[in-house]
Amino acid sequence: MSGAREAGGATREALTAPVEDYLKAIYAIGKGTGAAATNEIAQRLALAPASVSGMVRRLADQGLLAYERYHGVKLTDSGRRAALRTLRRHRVIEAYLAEALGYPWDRVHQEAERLEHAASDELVDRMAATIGEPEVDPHGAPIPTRDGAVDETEYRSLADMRVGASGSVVRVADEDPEMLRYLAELAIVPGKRVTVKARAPYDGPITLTIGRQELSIGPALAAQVLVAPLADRAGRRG
Amino acid sequence: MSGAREAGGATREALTAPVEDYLKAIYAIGKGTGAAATNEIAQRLALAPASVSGMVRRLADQGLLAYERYHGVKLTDSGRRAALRTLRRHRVIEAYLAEALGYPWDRVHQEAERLEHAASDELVDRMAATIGEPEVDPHGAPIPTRDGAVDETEYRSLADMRVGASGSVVRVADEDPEMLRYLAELAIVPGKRVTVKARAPYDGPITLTIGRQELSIGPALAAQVLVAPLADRAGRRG
DNA sequence: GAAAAAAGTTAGGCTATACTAACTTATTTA
DNA sequence: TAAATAAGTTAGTATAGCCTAACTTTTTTC
Repeated sequence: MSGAREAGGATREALTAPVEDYLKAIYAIGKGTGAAATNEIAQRLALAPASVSGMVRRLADQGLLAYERYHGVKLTDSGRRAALRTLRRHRVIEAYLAEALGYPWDRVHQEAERLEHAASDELVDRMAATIGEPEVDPHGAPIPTRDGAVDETEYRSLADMRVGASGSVVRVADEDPEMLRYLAELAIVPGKRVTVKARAPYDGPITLTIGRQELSIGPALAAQVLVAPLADRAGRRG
Repeated sequence: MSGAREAGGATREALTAPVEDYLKAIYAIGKGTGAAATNEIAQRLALAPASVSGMVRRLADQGLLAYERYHGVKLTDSGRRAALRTLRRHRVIEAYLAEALGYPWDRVHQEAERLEHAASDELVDRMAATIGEPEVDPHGAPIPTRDGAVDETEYRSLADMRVGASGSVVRVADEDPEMLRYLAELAIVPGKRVTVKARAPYDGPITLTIGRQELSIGPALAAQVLVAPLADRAGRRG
């Protein structure tokens, strides 16, 4: 009600790990402002849809979600703040593990997934300070600030780029260690410049140059790589 | 059943946080080999004795404890290994927080109390390596090795030292932040040399020199400070 | 060694989170 | 627009941990 830190509504009575996971999932699904469907939440958390129905109602009662039966949920302001707090923890921890402890990038996610629920805000802030207040985690995901601001730019994936388009890899999906190892092997990592050279039809491989390497990857993998467009000489709708 | 790492019995199916806490408590109470009473466990964990009865039975079923109704529990080998694993995590984390992140020594315990249940062995090993494989935590408690060896030397407390006895502070109790701040203020920290100068009767203050400071502390505080004896010119029974 | 006190246990509940099976609502398709 | 399908919900159950109240066993005290 006063002070800029915690606006009205639910404050921080230490959410449980499952609750934090729900909020993260709902945030990830609804990104900017969208709603999240029960089934989608269930799938992302590997739970039965019935379990989600139950939890979602409780979270709505706590003021973390807006919920309309049979029509999915949206985060309230308070829920969104909580989600971003957890996301900040997660990503700072990932960055810290990689930077300060030499953790390989394919395993920081798993470790952070557990630590994010146990680490205090103070610890996370100290970690961030120690490695120089990074703005992204090792996979290129933006780290929310202490007060819940986060870059929500939506990037195009490599699978959506037209032949001839160039860009800079900004981010890759972070959950699958094997995929991450493969991407690292191919040098497809944040910061690298890519140009799409060719695309085979019928979901065929995408050929691209990265650094001075030329290589082909399948569209499923390409979809996991987000790119900031650079020189694309051609209009583009939508 | 083969391999030197995990001998028979219960292996590491990831114990829950409460279970790890029980094992730690039972280890702390029974130190060398002793048994732990239900009420003692309950008090240490701030739980109702009835809750302990229930949990203790389950842990016995899992092979972590030897339990005789109405007669307390003892850790089995497997339970002891699990306790020491958690203790190693806890103390390495404390040491790391203090050393690498500048955490004040009065708060590392609280933070480690949560992180110990979430950190993987790999993370803990990396932390230990990063700060040079410390042998004690910031309060002087010995850190178990990866394979469960730990220094179980029992030290005398400052409250038990006779007038004229000298020693080296090896360890202080770690749970009470306020007390830790006070001890730090008095420079009563591991490594310091102390000599008991006088003891007032009837539980009165103990006067001692530490460094070139002379000061008096109450017996309750003195009991929290463990000392390795040095020059004590006098026999001592027990 | 019996009564009193202390310690420990069982019985019965509660909460959070999850599940399966059965049912309802919404959406898609023909 | 009605039938088929997909999505979502409710009902009933399970498990881990915890609690209080009532009871039992052990220990202490006179």
